[in-house]
Amino acid sequence: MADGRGTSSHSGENLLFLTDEQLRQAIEAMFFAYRGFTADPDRILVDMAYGRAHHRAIHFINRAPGTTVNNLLGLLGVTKQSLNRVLRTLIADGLVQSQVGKSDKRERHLHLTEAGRALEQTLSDAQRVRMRSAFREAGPEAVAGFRTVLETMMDPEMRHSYMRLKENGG
Amino acid sequence: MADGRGTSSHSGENLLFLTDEQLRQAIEAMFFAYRGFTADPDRILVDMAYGRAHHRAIHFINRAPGTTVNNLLGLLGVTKQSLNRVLRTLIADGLVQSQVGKSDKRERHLHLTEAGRALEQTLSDAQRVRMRSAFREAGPEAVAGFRTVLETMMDPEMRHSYMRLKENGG
DNA sequence: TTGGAAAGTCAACAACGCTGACGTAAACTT
DNA sequence: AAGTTTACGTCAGCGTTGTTGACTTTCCAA
Repeated sequence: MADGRGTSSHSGENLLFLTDEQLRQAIEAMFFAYRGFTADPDRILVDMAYGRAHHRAIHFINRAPGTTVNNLLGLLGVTKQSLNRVLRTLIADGLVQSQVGKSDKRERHLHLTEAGRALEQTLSDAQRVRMRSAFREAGPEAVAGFRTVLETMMDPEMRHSYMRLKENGG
Repeated sequence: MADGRGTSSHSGENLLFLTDEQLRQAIEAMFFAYRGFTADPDRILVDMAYGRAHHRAIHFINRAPGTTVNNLLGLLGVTKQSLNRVLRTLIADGLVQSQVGKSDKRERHLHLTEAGRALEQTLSDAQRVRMRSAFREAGPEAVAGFRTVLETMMDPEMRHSYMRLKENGG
């Protein structure tokens, strides 16, 4: 594992892309790219009283309208106290609407208001601009590879959530 | 931009991979994958008094031994006060060594100690395990695409830093 | 009817970003 | 030689976002 090679010896395939050095570079690429990935929405959010956590909540409520708090908790991977702080401000500011469940009145179903949808548009438009130009520059084959690797990198539960959202959205 | 298509009309190429929905899925993939990406080192760090910021500092000091504080600042993209808080504990704990510059005595050159290198190994081994299995599963072509997209996604300055590190490491 | 899940709240805390201000030493620039 | 800039460290204070722990209310289900 610390031998400078990704694996010992294999059935003749070229596994040079699995060397520690290659993996190290990929780790750095993830780090730098993620910085770029979040930079654009972050710039918008600083002006308002919001942060990245608000963006994430808004994103997933838009993506899965009517989702419950518990479900959102699973998607975001944070504690309910942490999410609650964010949701409270979003509801108070009229960006998110929380309605008691019909069949199960313990649950709260979350929806974006008109204003919430507007902010979501602004944020995701900003984020997509970078993505789109990167995708266009890299080309369809690179993009396919990109997504394949990201998907295999996720924890199984995250992959499951991701796939469900994917089916929903088309 | 909110028309459900990535672009309006083009010279006959298939640009379906640039639709808003495709980009939205990619954004979610980045989010979920990055969670996985940081999960393993994070688990190790909680036991010690360290966090992700310590990991990043250790990573880049290992990667660019003898780097100055200023240079590290640029790589990490944080303020010197933020970095200093992290460096102070790492130096106090004997993981990082800071030596006054020879030619320019204002500079501090940073190196990992034996203990620092040991921790770096532990952390990056943990992180590479996931990367390696994802890479192996996805295959070389997917990995190449993955890296291409990440690189085009970076801010130009970050890409520059990334490339310089790449040349250094081989 | 009682146990427990779901949701919300309060309090306290930690990691890690930020700004602003200040100090020191070394290195440049004029 | 004097003045300015650069590199670094540090203090103080603040904001976002994560955490635990404890506690209440609501309400479904056994």
